[in-house]
Amino acid sequence: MDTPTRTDVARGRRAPQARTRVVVADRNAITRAGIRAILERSPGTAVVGEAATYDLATQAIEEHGPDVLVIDLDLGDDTTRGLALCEDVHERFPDTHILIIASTLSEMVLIEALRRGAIGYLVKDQVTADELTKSVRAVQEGETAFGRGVGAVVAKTLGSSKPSDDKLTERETNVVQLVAQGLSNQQIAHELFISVSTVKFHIHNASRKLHALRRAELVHHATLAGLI
Amino acid sequence: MDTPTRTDVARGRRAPQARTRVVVADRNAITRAGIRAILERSPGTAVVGEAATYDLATQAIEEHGPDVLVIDLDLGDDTTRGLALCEDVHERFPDTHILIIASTLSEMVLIEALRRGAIGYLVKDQVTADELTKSVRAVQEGETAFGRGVGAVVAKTLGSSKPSDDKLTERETNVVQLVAQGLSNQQIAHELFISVSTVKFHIHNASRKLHALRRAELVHHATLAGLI
DNA sequence: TTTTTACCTATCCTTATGGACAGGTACCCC
DNA sequence: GGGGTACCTGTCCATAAGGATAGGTAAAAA
Repeated sequence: MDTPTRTDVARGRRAPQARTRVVVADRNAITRAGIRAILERSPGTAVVGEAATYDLATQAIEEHGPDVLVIDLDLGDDTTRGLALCEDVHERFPDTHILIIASTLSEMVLIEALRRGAIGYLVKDQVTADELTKSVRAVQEGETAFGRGVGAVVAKTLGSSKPSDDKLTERETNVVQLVAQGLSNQQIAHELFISVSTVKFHIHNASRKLHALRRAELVHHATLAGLI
Repeated sequence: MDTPTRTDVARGRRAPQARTRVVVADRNAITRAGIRAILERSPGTAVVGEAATYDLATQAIEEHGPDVLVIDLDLGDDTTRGLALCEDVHERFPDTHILIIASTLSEMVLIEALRRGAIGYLVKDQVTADELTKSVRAVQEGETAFGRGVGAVVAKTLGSSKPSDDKLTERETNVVQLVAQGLSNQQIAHELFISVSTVKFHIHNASRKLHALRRAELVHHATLAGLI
């Protein structure tokens, strides 16, 4: 029957039957169902697509051209892909506003996501149903929406004029992962076929980027930031 | 009006209008809504109560005497309270079957929870709507329900006849927290007004309990176990 | 009262870690 | 071709960490 093209969908966006069309991307089926249940309490809001992976998310956005994309950037092994997706969506679908719904408040992810076009950031464990509804509404209108504690981080970072924390390189991430597993520098060197000096070098750089003074702190920060 | 006693509620449990009565306890409003939405797709299943804290959970159970308690044991700062709650519910409401829905697969929490009366354990990020529905049904019938990967851990631990991991003492937890912040043994000693030897002693014991060989691994395990 | 538990301290010794240098290659972009 | 980035390697040296051992106290439980 009618197979609407992307443009048709985009034009039909503000049709009376659904003023707000949302796509939800989260690897967790329960969370997706929860967001859908909460948002659809508001008449005029419809969750038109769900996705559990980056590929499915891209597909759903292309198919539905939603007003709002509610997304957890931790859909896969690689957080970078989530940020890339933000950028991509922001460029290709400028009318789709992005609301991040994260497990933790990671300054790096937050700042990077905002730079790539997201305009809202909520922390799962702290958000109420009401806040979620309001945030989606705000974001749909192009306004920002930050959960509790998030605003302060944004202000701090913007105030300090420091663009953001450095990201770890692939190799650094590998090394940090092994550090977290309790391997010694020697074991890591053996594992990655590099010298102990190189291992130290990567740990040193990763520590600087994550503001850690020793490996225990490094692991803690990396774990909280979802790098592991 | 009719203020049904607990016994009344328990007796009315298999009334035709709702064969399965569920209480959901999770600190996360989205997750609660999601579990409710998924479970209530099954006719005959009703979520009769929601709770975001241990106190509210206890209250909801006392009030509704549900068939199934679906609970994330991480409702507060103290994971021990969740385990205590399991034990308490299991003793006081033997007909209420407990299904754990955890963020991560923690062997310690899993085993301890099973020992205290829980009969199901699912991992949030890996569960599908269908599995959740089936698990609740199984648990309601008094059968066990384990998510992907969980069964293997259960088998392994039961096979090794090792009762379970030790819990960290208060002091050990303090020390590990400071370790995670990147403090050296000396700094920790100064912070806690104890000697460096004592700090090492506690770290040594905590490492043994958490099966960590070095402090980086210790921090990682402790972070994942929610001790920090 | 005896035992257990949590807690605290110490010494000796080996190995690991981290800082400061001082270099190298390969690749991509302007 | 120059500059940037990621990556790799080495040495020297001070300090931190961790294992093995061997004690101690105070309070709660058996």
